[in-house]
Amino acid sequence: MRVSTRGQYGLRAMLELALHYAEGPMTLRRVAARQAISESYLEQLLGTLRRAGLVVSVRGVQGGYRLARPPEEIRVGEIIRAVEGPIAPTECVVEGGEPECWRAPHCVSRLLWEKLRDSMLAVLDSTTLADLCAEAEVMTAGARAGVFPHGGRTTSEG
Amino acid sequence: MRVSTRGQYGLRAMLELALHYAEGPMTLRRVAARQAISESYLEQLLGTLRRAGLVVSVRGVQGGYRLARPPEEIRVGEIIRAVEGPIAPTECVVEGGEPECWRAPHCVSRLLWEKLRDSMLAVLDSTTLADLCAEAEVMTAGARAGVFPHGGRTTSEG
DNA sequence: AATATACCCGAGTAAAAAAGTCGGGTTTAA
DNA sequence: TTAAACCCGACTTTTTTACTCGGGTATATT
Repeated sequence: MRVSTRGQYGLRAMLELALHYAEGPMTLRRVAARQAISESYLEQLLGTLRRAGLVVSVRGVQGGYRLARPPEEIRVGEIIRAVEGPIAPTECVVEGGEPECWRAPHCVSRLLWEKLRDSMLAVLDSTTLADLCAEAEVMTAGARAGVFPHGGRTTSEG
Repeated sequence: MRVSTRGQYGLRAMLELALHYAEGPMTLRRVAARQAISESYLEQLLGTLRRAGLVVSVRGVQGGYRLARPPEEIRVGEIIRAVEGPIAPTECVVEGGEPECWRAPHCVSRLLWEKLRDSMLAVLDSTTLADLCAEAEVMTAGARAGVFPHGGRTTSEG
């Protein structure tokens, strides 16, 4: 029950673009380097994300990628769906899925998978890139103040 | 982000055993037939579940499998863990997992995966086989005297 | 004791998915 | 004109999944 590297890399790349949203387009090369992802593989993913309408690309010399919308308006769920397909623990509970198996009407497990799916969606579709940026902000603020990221304190006096 | 057939079959098999918990051990053959699972594949799974302490087996002529504990005391999460390993959307957030990657301290995505994991655990570890049996009861009550695909009966209740 | 039933188990295999690579093409600022 | 970047489909390798198989062991019954 793992999210693939496509999902993980996709999120990291989008997050990287979100953190530099104010600046112009960011090159594939730079994103790949900062996130330690193979360039050729990331190129695939960014292509997918572009076709899904989540990023826009600028070709040519000063080109690169940027988010198609501000970070507040991009949900993690969208990213995952773009690179991994529908979010569902089983085939039989894909959102808007018609192809119920013959046992669906009396299938108790299916109810469980639905609940699981919904709890996953609750997290993924309620979190935006801006939310994650804010958390990154807190982390780096803590690090700047000499507090290790998993420590409780966010700021320090003086 | 799918649960494998091991997880799905494992749950269905355990649910089958739960529904017949009162009666003696149930044969592999019968479970496989009622849940439409290949016998040899199910045998593997039940072996795993036995080694995990979730079912006990009785060998020989009148043998079969039964739950190691009453349905109230078996959580779905235990079953999934037994047949699929730790429940976590990424390697970096496995419960009790030490091997954090080098980027863990400043990794924002990781926080998200933790939240996702926790929401999954909330569902899987709060649901017992007894809960599912109760839901099955409600379902069959609605369809009482109705048609069952396998002509199955739920309990030995008169 | 023989037998049939039923669990036990490791090894093996085929198919699918995941992960990542490659080479050649197009756009565009300088 | 050139070099920086994106574009894209096809290809390969690796890993995981989903099974199958064949022979072994325990045991109730006859």
